[in-house]
Amino acid sequence: MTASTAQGRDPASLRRHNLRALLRHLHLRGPTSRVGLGQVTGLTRSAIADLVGELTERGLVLESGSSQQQPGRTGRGRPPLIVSLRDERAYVLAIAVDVDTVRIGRVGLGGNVLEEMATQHEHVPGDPTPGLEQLARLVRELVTTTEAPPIAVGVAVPGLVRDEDGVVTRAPNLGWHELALGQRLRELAEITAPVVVGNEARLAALAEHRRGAGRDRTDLVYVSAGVGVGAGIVAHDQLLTGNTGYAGEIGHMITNPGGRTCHCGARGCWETEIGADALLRRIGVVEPADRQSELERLFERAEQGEAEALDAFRQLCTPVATGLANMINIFDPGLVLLGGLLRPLLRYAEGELRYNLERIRGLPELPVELGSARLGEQGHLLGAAEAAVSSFLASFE
Amino acid sequence: MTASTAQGRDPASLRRHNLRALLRHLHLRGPTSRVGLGQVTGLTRSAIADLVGELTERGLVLESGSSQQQPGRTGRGRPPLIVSLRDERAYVLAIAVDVDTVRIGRVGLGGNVLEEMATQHEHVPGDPTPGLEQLARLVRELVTTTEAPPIAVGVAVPGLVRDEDGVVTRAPNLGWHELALGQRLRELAEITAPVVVGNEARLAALAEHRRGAGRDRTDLVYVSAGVGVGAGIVAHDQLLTGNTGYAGEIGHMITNPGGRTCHCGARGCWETEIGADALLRRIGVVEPADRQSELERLFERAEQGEAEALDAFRQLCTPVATGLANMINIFDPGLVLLGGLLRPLLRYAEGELRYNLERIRGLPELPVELGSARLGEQGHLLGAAEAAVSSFLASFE
DNA sequence: TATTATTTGTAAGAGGTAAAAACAAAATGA
DNA sequence: TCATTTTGTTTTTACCTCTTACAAATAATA
Repeated sequence: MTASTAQGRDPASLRRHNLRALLRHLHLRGPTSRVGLGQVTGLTRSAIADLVGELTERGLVLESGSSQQQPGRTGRGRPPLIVSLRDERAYVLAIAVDVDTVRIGRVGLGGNVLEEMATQHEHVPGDPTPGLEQLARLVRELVTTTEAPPIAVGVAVPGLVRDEDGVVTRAPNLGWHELALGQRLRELAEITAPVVVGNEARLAALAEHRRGAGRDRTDLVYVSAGVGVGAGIVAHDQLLTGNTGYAGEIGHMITNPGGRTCHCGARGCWETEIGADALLRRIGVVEPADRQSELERLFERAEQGEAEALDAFRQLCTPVATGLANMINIFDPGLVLLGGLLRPLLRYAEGELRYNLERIRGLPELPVELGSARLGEQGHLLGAAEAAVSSFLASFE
Repeated sequence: MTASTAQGRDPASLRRHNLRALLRHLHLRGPTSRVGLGQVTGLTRSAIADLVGELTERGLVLESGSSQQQPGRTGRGRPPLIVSLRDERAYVLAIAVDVDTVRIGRVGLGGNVLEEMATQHEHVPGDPTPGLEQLARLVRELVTTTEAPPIAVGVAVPGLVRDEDGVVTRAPNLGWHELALGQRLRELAEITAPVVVGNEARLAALAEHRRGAGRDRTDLVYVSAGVGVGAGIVAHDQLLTGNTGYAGEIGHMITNPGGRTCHCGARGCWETEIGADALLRRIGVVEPADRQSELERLFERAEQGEAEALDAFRQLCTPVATGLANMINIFDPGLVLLGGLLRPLLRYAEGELRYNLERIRGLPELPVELGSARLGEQGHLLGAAEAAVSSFLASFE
């Protein structure tokens, strides 16, 4: 039925499975003693020794010998060998594309950001080629100085990404349409590694789940507001993709049928209720010429405690709470993380938001925590890295 | 990190995995030739022979020899042995509890309903004991005539069920509250098999996924309206449970903040907009004395083409479409199945509903099918059976 | 400082699982 | 009847991990 259950398992795939389990654990939990690996996987010391031996030979991991004493360690007995991932040899490239900036980073399999750059996005509306060529240049730049090519590449994009082939179906802010981003980047930058493309909100959710505020959670919802509203949902430790890959496109969830008409044609979409423009409307700014700077001014005013600015955030709490309550009722996520504009909103109107959420939500017995996304600006980049790592692990032989 | 990936896999668990894969395939796809099993699992004939041999010895499967020719078969070559599940020996009990009826059935591991009963629910509001004792009697009645005890028991309940311990947190229509239904039923009916309890809408979604309109789908959303509104979501071939088990409680999703006040305290919950009472209000019936018979009269009038009755359904289409559009945007399910009151709605106002849905949904590129749940009344029972089978397979050694 | 207890690493052999290969059986079609 | 095709069976082989026994490295203790 599912691919994983239907696949027959021979002894060789058993070993693959165990090797992957070790890599995954090292990736998520960091350096671990051999014994620790044994406890987690249920394998014996001899099996672990054999498996770690293979990973060492393949250059993926390092064992720091007992010679250098581990500092925090206590108790007697022979000190264990610590297994850790060799970030410098096994790393992914992560790219976060946005309207005016492009971030790119080298991220070790162990999760360390080894190198990071951010530059202006040379982006020509309607023509993706210049932007792609810039990306390819950046990739080559980062790769040439390293001893090994990346094991995978991940790209976060503000738009719809079709899961099945990684094509960017639509990215209105970039003017992209049906763009085979991954494939073209592979060609232009001459990469042999797989290139994974994903929606930025989905990837940010993934990053929060693995490295941010959602560690040790099996379920969470990440919601980020900007011009539009995006989300990523993690359920059963898995990022929800839906049938096409568009799961989480909650900007057009209708929370107020009597509200304003959205550009999509419907009335009362959540993003018309809580998006950047809705926030700016509250301080009297309609159709801003430079949205970004208007927002920054608003943040500054709020930071200085100016009543009108704080009021703008407070007024947004009801519609924000409405949508969040819906997500909570639908998913029972246990944890809701806020990103983008919702972070300052939580900062300046936390009480108001929590009050409204409690008032609205239908199921008081459903426990839920509300918090800020921890990774902030880096979420997209780290999410792209995580997606790349997942892709690598999935194809690891 | 997840239970399945973090567990180490020794050779024994490899075999368990393969045995389960065979059982699961037979359960979902029905009798299969050995060769067919090999193609699905990727195992060789010799391995299949060995595994099937073990299952045969354990009484779970039967091989129908080549002696009795298979009818539809063509082509030359030695005719294969067909492996099928022994329903009479390996069966589950499924129970669907509702306010005034209780259904109970014996369902073979292969999916055949071997025996089924429906009786009046001897249900005393506030006191679950008489109802439980009735259930226990029914269980014993069904079990005594069989050669073997059930391998698992599943119960579908109209209420909130906590996933972690199977306790019914709240079932307002039954007057239950924090009831350890599974545990008490095991004691009263003296069952040794595991008893799984689940919300009826979630289980109906599971049944549609495995045996109904959602076969061969990896993602679907099932929505059913009655007095309240419930849903079940299948994503990546898995039933979504959420953190507590309450995922899918969409009755209190707010789709119209300007709407009527719900009993939960909020305004414009979906169930106040599209529930049974909302439907009855459209034909002027407010606070019905006997809701069920009023509904049945409405269905009859609609079936005879009476304009007022049809209008009631048509008027409901906008709020129904609003909520469905939200679910579609959030999940990208590919398939939406309607149950309960939404089935007659689809019958009497299909055009209206589809038109509204197309008008509202924000992402036209997101493909989605809309249809009726196929299993209808039996959905809850079959869902309970499926949950029981899953539980059996999960613990199969 | 020597001893003991504890924990970890290593090596050899055993057991179990599935693959591969060779052979046997049961059907079709010429 | 005989070749062909497909499937089942048996034997051998290869692989993976476990078990067991032993060695190594440290802390606590005498």
